[in-house]
Amino acid sequence: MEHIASWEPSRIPRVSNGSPRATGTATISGAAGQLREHGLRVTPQRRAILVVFSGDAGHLSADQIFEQATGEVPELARATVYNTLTEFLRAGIVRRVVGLGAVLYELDADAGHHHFRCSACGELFDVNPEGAAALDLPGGFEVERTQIMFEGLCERCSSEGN
Amino acid sequence: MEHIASWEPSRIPRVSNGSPRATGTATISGAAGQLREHGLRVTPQRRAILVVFSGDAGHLSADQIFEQATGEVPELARATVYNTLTEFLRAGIVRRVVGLGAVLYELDADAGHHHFRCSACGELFDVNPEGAAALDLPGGFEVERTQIMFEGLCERCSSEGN
DNA sequence: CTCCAGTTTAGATGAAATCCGATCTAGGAG
DNA sequence: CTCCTAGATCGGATTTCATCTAAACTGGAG
Repeated sequence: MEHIASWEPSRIPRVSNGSPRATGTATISGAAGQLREHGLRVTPQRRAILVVFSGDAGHLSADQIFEQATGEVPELARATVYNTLTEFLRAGIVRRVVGLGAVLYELDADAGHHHFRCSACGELFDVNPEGAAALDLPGGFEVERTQIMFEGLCERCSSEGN
Repeated sequence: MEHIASWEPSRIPRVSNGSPRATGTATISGAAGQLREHGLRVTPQRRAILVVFSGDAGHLSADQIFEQATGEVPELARATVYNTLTEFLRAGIVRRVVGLGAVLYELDADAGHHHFRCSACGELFDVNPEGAAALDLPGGFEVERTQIMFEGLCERCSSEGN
């Protein structure tokens, strides 16, 4: 059976479309301040995870983050990665990108752009946000489907003050 | 630890916003023709699965489809549900809606609208497609994030003729 | 320095999805 | 109608992603 999208973490290359990534400023030391700014306790694990994002990585799965952060903090547990990512999410440091397969994370500073997923190989590319009409996709990319996902609080939850 | 979104299949209510669902026309007998139109072999399992969508269900998880279709075809295997949904996807009968938790499926005829996910309870609602600017969301819904996902073939895959 | 709320850990647990070989069957050919 | 085979299904194991739990640890306020 043919895979519509594979489950393996798979390398997630980025398409270089004009806007070079504002190279992450988070050094090991800078990460501490960044954490404190967001009211988060500073721990070696959190710094290591935050620093992983400062590379030119783009979107990362929890597993990729775990693998890379383990280089800094060998005893790191997977649960800690998930806990930390949830904290970062709450603090607005990262945002989630859901698709098929594993959930991906990227710096919230990188937000504003949209995503293109290849229906054949499953890879995820960034798309220039300059208006949904002018997709600014490199030639050769063929859009088959477009889906807009809004996220926030529904009527019931917002009235319950969640 | 608080759940950002639960994993349970969860009831997926639909927001009634003006456009009443074009009630599915697939009866058990009509389903056969619909399958043939798409070049798919007609089997009891496929008919049962297709009929599940003709209810007023909206988005359904593979598990919900399995549960409901089992009423018609008790020996139905989960793998068959996944295989069939993949075939339906390829044939353009259904489309996928990815979010957190299980992947959901809906009739492709219902396509064109977008989705709103509640970040507190995880429920998924339909959003009127009349322009992304005029969301046509019922009062009380608070949009925190917007993400547009394009899907299709990337440069490499489209040149390889996938 | 001391203390404790908040963090982290290892391993168990759970859910979604897929794989695989054996078996069955829809529907075209004869 | 019957036969035949490509394609569909079965069922149960497996894989992957994510979360939970309880015990141990620690950042940083005081």
